[in-house]
Amino acid sequence: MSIDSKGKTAGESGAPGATNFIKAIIDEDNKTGKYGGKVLTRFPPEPNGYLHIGHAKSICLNFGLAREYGGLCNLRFDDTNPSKEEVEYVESIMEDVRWLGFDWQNRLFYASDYFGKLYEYAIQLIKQGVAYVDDLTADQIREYRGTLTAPGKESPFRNRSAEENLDLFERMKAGEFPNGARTLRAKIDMSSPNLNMRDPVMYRILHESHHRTGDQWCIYPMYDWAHGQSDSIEGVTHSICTLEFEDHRPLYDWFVDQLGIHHPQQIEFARLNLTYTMMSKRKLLQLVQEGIVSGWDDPRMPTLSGLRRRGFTPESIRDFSERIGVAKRDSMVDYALLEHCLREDLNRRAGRVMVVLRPLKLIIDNYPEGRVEEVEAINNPEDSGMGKRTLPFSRELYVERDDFREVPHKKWFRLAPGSEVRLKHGYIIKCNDYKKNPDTGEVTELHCTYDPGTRSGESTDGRQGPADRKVKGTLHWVSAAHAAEAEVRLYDQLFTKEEPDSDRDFRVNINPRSLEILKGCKIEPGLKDARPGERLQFLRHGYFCVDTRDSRPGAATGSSGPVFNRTTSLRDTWAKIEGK
RNA sequence: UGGGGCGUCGACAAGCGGUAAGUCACCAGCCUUUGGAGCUGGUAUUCCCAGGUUCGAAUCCUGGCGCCCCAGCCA
Repeated sequence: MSIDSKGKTAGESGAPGATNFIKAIIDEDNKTGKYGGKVLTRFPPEPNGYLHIGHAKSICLNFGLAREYGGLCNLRFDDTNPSKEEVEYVESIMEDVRWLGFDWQNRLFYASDYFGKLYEYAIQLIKQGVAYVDDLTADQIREYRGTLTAPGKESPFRNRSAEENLDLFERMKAGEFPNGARTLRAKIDMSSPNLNMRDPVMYRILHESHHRTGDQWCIYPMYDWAHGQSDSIEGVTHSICTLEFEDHRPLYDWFVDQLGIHHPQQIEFARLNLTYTMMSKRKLLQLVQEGIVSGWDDPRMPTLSGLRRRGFTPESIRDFSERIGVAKRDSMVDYALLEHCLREDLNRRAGRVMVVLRPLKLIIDNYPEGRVEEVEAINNPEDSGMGKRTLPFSRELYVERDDFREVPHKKWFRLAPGSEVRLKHGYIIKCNDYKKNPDTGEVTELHCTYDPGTRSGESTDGRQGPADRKVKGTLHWVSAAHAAEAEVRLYDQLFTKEEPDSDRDFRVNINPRSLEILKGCKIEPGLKDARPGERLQFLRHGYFCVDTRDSRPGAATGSSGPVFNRTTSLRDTWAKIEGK
């Protein structure tokens, strides 16, 4: 069933329980016994780049379907093009799939595992008279293919004898010919309205070493020739791919039918598009190569490694995949939905902590000098099991610079001359005075008095006491003498436009403020030892995680300390009010 | 002027001839020692358009219109 705790959508109503068209197809197949009730899917990435959130949809779909129907899902690398593929990518892909929470157990495969079998199959088709070696150049093949509206014409080499084809094909494999000299093609129909059926190329000559098979081969199968047969060899029942392969299905079917082997069913669905996000692997590579981002795992990247470093949880991504559904129509999902799934998950699991991003000194004039109190702070109001911690409270504190206004808005209920606020977990204070730098006009210091009877949690006997006095605003703070410092990286959308890729050059849509680096942020004392990867909520700010690459927890003062990445901000109702 | 798909709220998405689910976003209110979270309510008289069939159509038929994909020895 659903992998998260709230998989309430899966098959809860109606007899077959289908909630998307693919499940409906599987239900029907199970009913008719098409595959004997078996469900075997596969996730078939090409190792030529890092996985992104769009792949996550496919991974969740394929592994999720297998799980739901008591079937299995294979991981198979579609490594048929040695000129683009690298081991770095296969390793990152495995790490990402595992991180997302899926397990292919002992079913890790590569299309290259089947190069030998595919070669035998090709010989079979040559013998059947439905495949031939063609001497046409790439340009000629293109010319002969015809156009969308005009039929193609047959290659002069199309009717070679099986013997001659066998001989030539054998010599192609033996390396007798240079790259591009010949191809093996399927003999189908040069006048088919479906261009994929106009004698598609099955093998091309590529004198290049492959990341797994080395120099064993110099002919490599094309996608169409490799994919369906690989599915068939593995016994895949439902071969799920994206919409652009719809036109390839007749060819997929043709190959397995000609071969007379197990016939998986190809099903196409719409790939994910997300607002403010670019999903093209090629362009993502460009961002990395041009140094626009710091790497594939830059926290602004939509790659799984980027999202992971940004602080996303695999649970939230799975939940998102579940909620967006699966259909055939092109769509554009609001980034806000992904963010919602993230916040919902983080809200219940991230420990609360107080961090002042842009510090402003606050002095409580009537608080005894040198005195330090320990106040108790709950770690997560959503989960009392997460316990409590104590925080030092003293006369001099830091509060957020943005929490003070010299001239407040009518609905402002934070600090301003004469206003009263509660210091979270501490006392109610009143702002009496403030100091400014006469030259710059910058506020440098706030002077307040506190009400000693209002300490948080003081009136636990159930009766209303002074500690229960209500004020409208509650602020986070950190004791000046006890605070540690940290670097905080505020990330925002990488692009300013919902469809960054809709312009000729996506670079014009890059958000110049996608990253703001804050140094000298004041963190509560316990935070200097935060573990890399740890996720926290900075009270009133948002969700942050300790950077796994640059953070130096517990580092001595003076050197680089902890580094936090903002995963996402909290919903900011005040910003809306102020904006009106 | 070829072929393959797709058109239901701002965004996703159910619906499969019986009279428009749900989610996000948005709006309003309640609650709150995070202007967070939570809670309550509101938001498509209508399903791309036009005809037709039917007691009844988002669902069936016909004809339009719009959008996406396909002419790599990429996947």
